[in-house]
Amino acid sequence: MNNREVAQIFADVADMLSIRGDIIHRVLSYRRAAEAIQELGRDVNQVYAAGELTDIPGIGKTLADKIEEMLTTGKLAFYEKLAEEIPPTLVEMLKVDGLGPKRVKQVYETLGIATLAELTTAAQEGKLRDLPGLGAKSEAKLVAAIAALARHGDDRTPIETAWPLAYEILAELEQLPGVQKTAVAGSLRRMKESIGDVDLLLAADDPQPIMDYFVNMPRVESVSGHGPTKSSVVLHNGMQVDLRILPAERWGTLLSYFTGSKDHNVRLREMALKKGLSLNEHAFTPIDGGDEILCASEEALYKVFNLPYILPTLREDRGEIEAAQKGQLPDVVRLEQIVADLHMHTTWSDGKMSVLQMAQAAQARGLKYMAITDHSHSLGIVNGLTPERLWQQAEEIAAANEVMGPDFRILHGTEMEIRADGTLDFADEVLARLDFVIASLHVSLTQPREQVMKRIMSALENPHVDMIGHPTGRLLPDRPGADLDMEVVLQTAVTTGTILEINANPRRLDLRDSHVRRAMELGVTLAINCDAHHPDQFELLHYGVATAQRGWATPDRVVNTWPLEKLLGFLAKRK
DNA sequence: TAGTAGTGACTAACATTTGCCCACAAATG
Repeated sequence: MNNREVAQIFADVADMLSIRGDIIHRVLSYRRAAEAIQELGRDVNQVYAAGELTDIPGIGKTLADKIEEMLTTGKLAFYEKLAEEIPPTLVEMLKVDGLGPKRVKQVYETLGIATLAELTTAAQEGKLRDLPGLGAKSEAKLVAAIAALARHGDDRTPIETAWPLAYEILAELEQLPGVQKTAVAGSLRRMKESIGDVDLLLAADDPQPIMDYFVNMPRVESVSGHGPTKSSVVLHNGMQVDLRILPAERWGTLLSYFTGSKDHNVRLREMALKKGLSLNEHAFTPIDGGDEILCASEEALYKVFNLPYILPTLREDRGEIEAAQKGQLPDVVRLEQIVADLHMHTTWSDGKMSVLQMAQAAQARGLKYMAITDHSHSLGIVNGLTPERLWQQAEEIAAANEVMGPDFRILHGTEMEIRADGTLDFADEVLARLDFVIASLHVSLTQPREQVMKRIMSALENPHVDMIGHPTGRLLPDRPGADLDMEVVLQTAVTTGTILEINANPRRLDLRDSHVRRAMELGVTLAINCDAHHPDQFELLHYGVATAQRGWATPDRVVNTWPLEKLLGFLAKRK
């Protein structure tokens, strides 16, 4: 079993226990374990083999034993026993908006409904309205919610889709009279790779007309909540958007609350209680009475705890609070520190612009140097370059460098194919003449682990290969990427000194945040590149920087923040 | 159930808004 499968079992167990009505802490233990395994950044089989399961936060002896059982037998007796009492099919019913564990248990025990299909039939036949606590209105809502689930699924939206949409709506609301401040919050502000719903915040003294406007926007399909300070709508594309409005003097607590993560919030509120304060989105309130402490900024809120400001991209309760308390919060890489892009394409392969056009666009964005890295010849569909065309391209790059002058430098590179058989597309003599060599997987990504690992290892171990581009080859939301043993890839990259890319394209974000975090622990050198095929795509850089931040990457380890001389020295030394 | 205390026990996950039924479940970070 892999990480995803183990995590899925634990997540199902957590849901089944919550339906059964077990104490919350037991449920949370399984839910946290599911999350921990999912986000591990290492293969759980390896961690087990190394005897280090209980080193994972939230995994104690009991859960370690259960993981061992799953990995060695492929089954979990506890799960099967639980399933006799709580059918696992009940779990899918929790996905229906408006149905929680109590109601699921109720309809199962009173009507024997155990599947989503049975629930649908019962609701349509009007059998739910007579249950205590339910009525005709709830029943109708459930019918609609089931239909919505069938239409849109419960999938999270890729950040690529959610980001522009959120800022478009925000720009619209910004125009309304009385709006003093606006922000995108939630997982979008934390820059997670996928987004459950869009959270928008406004500061205004009179929220009602703004709320009314919001729920009546043409893009709204249905309204699921419409109160004086909080409303929720579902758009025609199935995306849920929440809006919260409070006065500006409460902006700091509001922004903090709505940015999350939930776990980060819980930690802050626990800490507040220990100081005798209750923290909510409105203010800090002394428990034994006394005046509220208002925070107009998040900085002010963290100051109450004597903590430095914590970036939204770090707020996942993955050690950032402890690090802040110790004064060891990592000074993570920031967008304005990026001075180079080392992965882009031109009309020589599948790019849309010339070498010079890309260079001028890069300089206009404040970059100091870049690498042109067109595809190599075995990727025929994108007009990949033969060695012969590569040397023709070298002349064009030399000419472009003349035009750009001394304040900007174009390196000549390649994004070389790692072929399906594990051989590389260019001979070492060719690679030796290039400034910067990327090796990437584009084909045969579904090969078995052993085979695809051989391929990537051959690239890692070639001293002419400077960087592995988008290492797993995944494409969000659907293509999972190659089945790499990331722990081995990361460790090998440390010993060979090979740079691993954080591809900033929001459909890739590859390495992903959890891989970056592990890469930082192990000492991997990283690069953040846009993989631009058009100058407009330099805009995507912020996605890559955010992913780096989520993995706690610091600028000393991100080559794009280095001056050109430092990078060239690094490349020369490792050869 | 994990973690921490210290070997069987105790604590841990906060605080709100909304809808709908008539007190509570669900949903939000």
